Amino acid sequence: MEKYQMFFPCSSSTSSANYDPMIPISATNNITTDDHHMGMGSSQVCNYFDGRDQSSNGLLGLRSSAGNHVGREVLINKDHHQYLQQQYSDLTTTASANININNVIVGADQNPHEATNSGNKNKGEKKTRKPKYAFQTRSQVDILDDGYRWRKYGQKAVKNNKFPRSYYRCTYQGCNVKKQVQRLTKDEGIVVTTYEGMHTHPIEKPSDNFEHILNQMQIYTPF
DNA sequence: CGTCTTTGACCTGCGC
DNA sequence: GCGCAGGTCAAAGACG
Repeated sequence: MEKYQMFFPCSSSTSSANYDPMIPISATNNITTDDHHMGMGSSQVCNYFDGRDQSSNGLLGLRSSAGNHVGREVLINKDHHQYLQQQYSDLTTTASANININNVIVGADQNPHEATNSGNKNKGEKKTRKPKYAFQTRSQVDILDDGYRWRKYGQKAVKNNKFPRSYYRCTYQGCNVKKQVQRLTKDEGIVVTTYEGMHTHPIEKPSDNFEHILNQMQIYTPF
């Protein structure tokens, strides 16, 4: 599949002017080398900052946050909150879910450009691939209540991972957002969620505590 | 009965 | 070309 980019710069050496697109997220203290595949199969989560493609719809305000990181923590401003709430609201959950959201890695697809769509019945028709963004959250439950309604359409065993990967699609009519959920082998407490696409509708089941969770949220950089 | 999950089959891309 | 792995489809079953 594809590489994933981090939303945020991980160090001064990986600035937008001089980054290494192939640095895997496994270099962080959260994903080990054996878990390269984690939620992405052959893909890797990369942790570099791409300051280029402003037209890519996925990063919006997040990309402009390059200057906001302080030390190991990346500060999230109001726009980021809104964006996260819209797109990455997997961080919210029911009170019983027992999630540690203080350790969140966010990554995105390196190649949000054109590619053929696997499994597409319309043979020969090129389809624009939506950018993908990967999260990892520490949670005891696989399915987090993010306010959207999802329908599971597949589950696959993943190489080098004892946990299967689940595929979900947003059930809202006309909304084509997908997400993949997988638990890491090396750390069973970590759930990796990969989003593809953007919701075209408001959250269907607004979660009261989401704002509170985001306020507590820190996004760590690996260095 | 409607909605959702499960699961085997199928398709596609990629590496060798 | 072949095999492998990821991604999707769709029929069948479960559940409320």
